Amino acid sequence: MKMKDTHTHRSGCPINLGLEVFGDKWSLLVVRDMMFAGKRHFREFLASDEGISSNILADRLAKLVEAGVLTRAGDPEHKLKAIYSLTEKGIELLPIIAEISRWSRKYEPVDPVLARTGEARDRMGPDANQQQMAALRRLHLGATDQAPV
Amino acid sequence: MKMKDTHTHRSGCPINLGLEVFGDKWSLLVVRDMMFAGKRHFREFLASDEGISSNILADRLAKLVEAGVLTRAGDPEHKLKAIYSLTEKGIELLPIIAEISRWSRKYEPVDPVLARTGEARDRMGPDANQQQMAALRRLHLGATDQAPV
DNA sequence: CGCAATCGATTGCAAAACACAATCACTTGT
DNA sequence: ACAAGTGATTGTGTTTTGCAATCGATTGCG
Repeated sequence: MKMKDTHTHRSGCPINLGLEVFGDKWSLLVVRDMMFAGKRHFREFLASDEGISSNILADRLAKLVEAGVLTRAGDPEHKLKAIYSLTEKGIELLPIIAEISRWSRKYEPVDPVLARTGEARDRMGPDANQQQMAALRRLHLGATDQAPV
Repeated sequence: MKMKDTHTHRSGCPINLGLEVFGDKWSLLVVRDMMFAGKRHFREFLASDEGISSNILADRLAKLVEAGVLTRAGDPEHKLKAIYSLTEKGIELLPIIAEISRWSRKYEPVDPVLARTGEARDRMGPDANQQQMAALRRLHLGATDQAPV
């Protein structure tokens, strides 16, 4: 049995604290798959293009749940199915992901097909993020914290 | 002797390609130190709060140079001193870093003193990033692509 | 000159994280 | 009963990281 010693941080710098949560090659890809591909189940994440292995995926899901970015719930219909949902904290990673997308589309050899999501967001203007986050809230949190338009 | 096989990407997804450049616990901290602490020399990066070790730092600097985020130049006065500068590609990481800062300040136990830089940027409004990036261009690139105010 | 201090790294070694394939216990569908 | 599907775990090598010591070259200073 291992005791989790209460998370001692390398520093209190905001950049550093963010990197301690998602500063690796896989965590944000899981969040991306939830946001843009609608994935909710282990096997779906496992099938992503980048080819994450199952032990790494299990580790990342657990860490993201512990960090409060995701929640894990059992599907009431299928006792073995775990459903992962974004929390508000996770949904608010979208602006970061959107900026990474913008940067890569400018400077890296992105696949034109995969770039379309980001391009569409750019064309939508400044409140694209808020609209997309609102949609994610409806899907992952429940619909109750929206003001009527 | 190991051969570096020409960078085959895990996927052409913009998020993934960004993470392949700076998706680790240290790369963005180096960029942060250049942007907000004015650091330009190996020994300065080495003295950051988070305590990077010298071999990791050397590796990250080399990778960031290879990725086109930084440039390395010899100080003409001191033959042993290397001066690292941000490229335009590196300067345009600022919106990503700013969003990470905003997210961590909302959700993580940041040091209030270290949070001030980000809070000030938030108070400046929507063109804070562009202003800060313009200042970085003057410092790192040369002054020639600025329109007069 | 002599020589310690400083420069950007490199080396050696142990520990941790990762990649990959096989497998697990359990549930579901038939 | 039993094959297929569920979210993982285990085992085994490889790679990356962390840490301390050290390197060769240059600089500062007497």
